[in-house]
Amino acid sequence: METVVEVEVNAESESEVSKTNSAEKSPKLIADPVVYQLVRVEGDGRLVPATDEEVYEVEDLLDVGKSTRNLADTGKDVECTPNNKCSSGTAHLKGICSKLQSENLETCSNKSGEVLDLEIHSMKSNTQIQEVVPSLAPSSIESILSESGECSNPRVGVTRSESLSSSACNISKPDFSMVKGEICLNNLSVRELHEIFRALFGRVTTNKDKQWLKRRISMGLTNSCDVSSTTFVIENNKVVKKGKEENSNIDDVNNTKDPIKGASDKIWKRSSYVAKKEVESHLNGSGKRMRNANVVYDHDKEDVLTESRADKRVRKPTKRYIEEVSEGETRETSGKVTSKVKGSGHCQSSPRPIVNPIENIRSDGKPYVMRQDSLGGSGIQIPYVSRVRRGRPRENYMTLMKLQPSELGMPSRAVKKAFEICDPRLDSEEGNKITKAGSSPERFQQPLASKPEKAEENSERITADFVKDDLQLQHTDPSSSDDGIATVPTANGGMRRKHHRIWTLNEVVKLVEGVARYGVGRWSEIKRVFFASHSHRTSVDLKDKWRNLLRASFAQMPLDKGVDSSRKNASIPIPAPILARVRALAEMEGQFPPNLSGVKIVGHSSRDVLERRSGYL
DNA sequence: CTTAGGG
DNA sequence: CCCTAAG
Repeated sequence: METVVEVEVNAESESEVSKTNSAEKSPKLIADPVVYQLVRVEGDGRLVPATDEEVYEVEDLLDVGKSTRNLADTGKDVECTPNNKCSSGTAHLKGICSKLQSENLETCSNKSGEVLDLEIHSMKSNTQIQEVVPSLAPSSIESILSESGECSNPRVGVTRSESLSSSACNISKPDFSMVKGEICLNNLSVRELHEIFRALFGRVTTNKDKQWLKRRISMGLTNSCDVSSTTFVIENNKVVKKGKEENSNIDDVNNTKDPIKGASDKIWKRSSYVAKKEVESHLNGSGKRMRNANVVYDHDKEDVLTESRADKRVRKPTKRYIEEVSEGETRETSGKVTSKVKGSGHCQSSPRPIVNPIENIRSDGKPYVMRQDSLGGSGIQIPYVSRVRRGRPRENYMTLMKLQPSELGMPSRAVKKAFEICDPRLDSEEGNKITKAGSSPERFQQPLASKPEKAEENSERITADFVKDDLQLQHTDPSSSDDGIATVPTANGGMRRKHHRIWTLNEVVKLVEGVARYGVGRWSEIKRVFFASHSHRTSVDLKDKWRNLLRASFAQMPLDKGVDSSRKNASIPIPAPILARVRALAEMEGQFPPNLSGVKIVGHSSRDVLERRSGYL
């Protein structure tokens, strides 16, 4: 049984920490002696601080409570009664510290019937919260708490960073940065606030309560509870946002969620309407909150588009995506400014990277850096990782083996050699045709190869003794002399990794035969049998090569099949017979060239093929 | 781990 | 060739 109660918290700790942070920021707070903290009573009797969400919820409950009373008058759509709200909401909430200022409570009770049930909705379950507002400070806080078990001692989880500790057990500090926001928005008249409100939410409010307005605006603008670093004013019917960089602890925690903050110096010179759209995009882009919102839209095209865009299915980010973005962030310095196309509206011109990594704490206590990303329009939290190679080192280990031939390398070599010799047929067949340049890295290793050049010579010498198997033209290419991680300059100036091993004719033939024997798709089988000697050439490689062969063979078909292999332009001349065979096999397998010339081929060249296939069909 | 596809 | 998503 859990109950949400209100507890008065000693103001000392409050002011104490406030001092440690930046006193200049929240003078008002310090002055305020009474602070309320919303907590939940666990079954065992201990007090667990409430989550931010919970706090909001309660606020909204107050709203609702009000509005239910006024329901008939206001006609607002109130979905839940305070009661069920209460029970369902708190049941899901875990222990997250939060604090609610007394004045906020007061404010709440003054609220009119306007309810943004979007917040309420997004609070329905804890997991949902994670999804919707993943990087919001509370999540990390939650971890801390769950680690320390209870929050009665605010110092427990505090060893972390100041920011975390401060916001973790807000006994110390109000991350309800409303304080700031109030200061910033304080100068505004109710009328101005109304203007902003309307621009933000697309509806007018009759609420005269400044506090409430400011709160709503702040939250709407920042899409978080943090307004600490921004000031919003209205000039000539435009929403102008001023901001200043702050390195406050609060910012460190909360900014991540703030899509607008970065736009510090950016001034929207468009009409407030546009500004509104912009903001709505933010809201939309940052999660599902918009879905259930009672916000009144101008239902014009733009809105529809925005909405539908937000409804796009969200895909889990791929590792590559994560890596690439992470990688890019490091370089990203000068931010781009607001671009609607960016959808999520990550408009930041702050010196900080686009996504600020925030520290998260896992239950085991290890910190981990997450960053907020707007993928597919929803705020998704993505681990902040650096681009490092995963999986096995690929060819690199070959190099190692090369240096330690006596142990592992040699034996395997021997085996491999034996294998190759077993099948001299193909090898010799083509081995003579193509320039032989030994030096196949994995083939012959020498003990402690001195220099690449020398190594190459040596291996070449050794190669002479053996055979003639997979030959590489790379003799001319110095960079390929050693291991597989060499790079070659490309035309466009970039460097391409060169563990590219050109497919020898031998290999191609093997592949074709393999396909002939086992059929398309049995790549691993083929590899096992026909490419046992080739340590490289994974089944995937085979598959890819087959794909290429297929393409090549069918591409060449319409022209002429009898033409000799060597086509001038072709970088890797593949004998026509082989191509023909590839074609035949492909047809047998019912394979067609991916896209091109489906018509052509069927047209004339392969009438028999059609018949044959029909037989299969 | 293997296969199928996209990049 | 690289990377992934599905079996």
